[in-house]
Amino acid sequence: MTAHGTVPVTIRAMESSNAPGGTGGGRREATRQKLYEAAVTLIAEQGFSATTVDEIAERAGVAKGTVYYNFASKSVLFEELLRHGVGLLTASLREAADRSAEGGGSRVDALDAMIRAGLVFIDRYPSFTQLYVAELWRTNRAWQSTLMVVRQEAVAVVEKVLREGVEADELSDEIDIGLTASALVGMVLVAALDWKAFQPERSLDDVHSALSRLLQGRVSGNR
Amino acid sequence: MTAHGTVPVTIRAMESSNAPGGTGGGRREATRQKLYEAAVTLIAEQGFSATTVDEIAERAGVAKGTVYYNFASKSVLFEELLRHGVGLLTASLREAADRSAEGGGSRVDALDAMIRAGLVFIDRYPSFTQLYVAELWRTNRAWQSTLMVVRQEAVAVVEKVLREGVEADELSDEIDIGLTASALVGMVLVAALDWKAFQPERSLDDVHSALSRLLQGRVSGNR
DNA sequence: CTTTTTGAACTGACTGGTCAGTGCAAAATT
DNA sequence: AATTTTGCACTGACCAGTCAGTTCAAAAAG
Repeated sequence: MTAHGTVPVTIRAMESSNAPGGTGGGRREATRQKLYEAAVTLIAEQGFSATTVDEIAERAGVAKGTVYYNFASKSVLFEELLRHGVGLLTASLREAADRSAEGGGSRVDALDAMIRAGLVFIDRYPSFTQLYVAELWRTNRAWQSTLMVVRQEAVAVVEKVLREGVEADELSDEIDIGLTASALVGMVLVAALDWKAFQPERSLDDVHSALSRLLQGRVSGNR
Repeated sequence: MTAHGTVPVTIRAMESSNAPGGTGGGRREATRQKLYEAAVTLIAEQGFSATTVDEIAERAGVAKGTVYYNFASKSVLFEELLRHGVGLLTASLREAADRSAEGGGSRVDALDAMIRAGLVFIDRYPSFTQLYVAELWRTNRAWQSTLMVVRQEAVAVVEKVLREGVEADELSDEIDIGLTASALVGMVLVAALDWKAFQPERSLDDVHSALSRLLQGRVSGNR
């Protein structure tokens, strides 16, 4: 199961200039970023296994040796890419929810704001989203546990707002928090991916209003 | 080429070889079925490229050569698997919609019946669903065009019912048919995959009622 | 001087696809 | 009825190519 046991943690990587938290533009971090960007599009298009390290290096404009200087392996590169990407999404969702709450909006407004935030994210990082969806429900993969953790962090943000909505009597107390959260995420995910894949010319607002309508029950419930 | 030279097509050859339409259980068709079943789980778990033809053959209990006797290539095997699977789903959705209509139900009832049909399908073929989701939005793949076609057939069933619902004034005429269909599909897809992956012990009815509630606007619309 | 990158050569395991040959049940022939 | 032929379905060893990962001397960057 755990294939990580044999991977030696390079001490040099830890003590060198760019710690994970640093947003600064160290040379090292800039290279990693380029590798992320190259990897994300290639893997989204072709899948992990079909994407070669040589391709990633070439598209990033660095030598193959540089890939292995920065990441222990192809798998580790991918794993850190997943963490990085989902981290961005989670932060974006949190911010949308918080901002909506600060502005005195209802919880439904907060959900709506999170839907928009999700759409903005997918609009900006369609490849990452695609790759995430392709990997999420797979089992027996090296990065499965990592993926589970970051997924839960993201979903928890939605669930929290749903819970608050129920407590505030804005939402029916008969809803199943977990399932409803999944359904909402799925709604956004699939609608957005279809949008980017098959109708990229449409506006984000179009997609958002369609989802908003569904969220607020203005599809079947005529009013 | 062949050692047999020019061979007249014998009547026997026609009888024994299983034409695509034949539902009968010829040897050939039985082997193909075994290969489908073996391939679907392996590819769902590992992805297309990470799955070897040797693995598929071994799990199906046949020799590697048999795979190539029955399918022109690994890609073709996968492509036909996709066609086969989505065909089943589409038929299932159609039947649910028709049955609901015959029973005098509203269009919303038909949508609800289709949601259930989708859940039943995913419950029965979780691996296929997983694999389908993982491939759907990829580009530049050999089977991309095939996938587009079968996807559209399936989505069209949902869109048709939505359109009828609007015409019958059961649904708001402001909804965007395509986007709403995508969102509904996504809702079912993701909720069901999460269900099978993370809470397989829950009942189908639980999941169905959660989605039903969302469809009918009984989440935010308090009543 | 230290850190990071380069780039090309190399290895060893693995993989998609091939092909000459086998087994066998139905059909043809005697 | 006994014998031979046919060709479908299947087999598995084999091949040519691919890829992750390694190595390292030297250069670039700071």
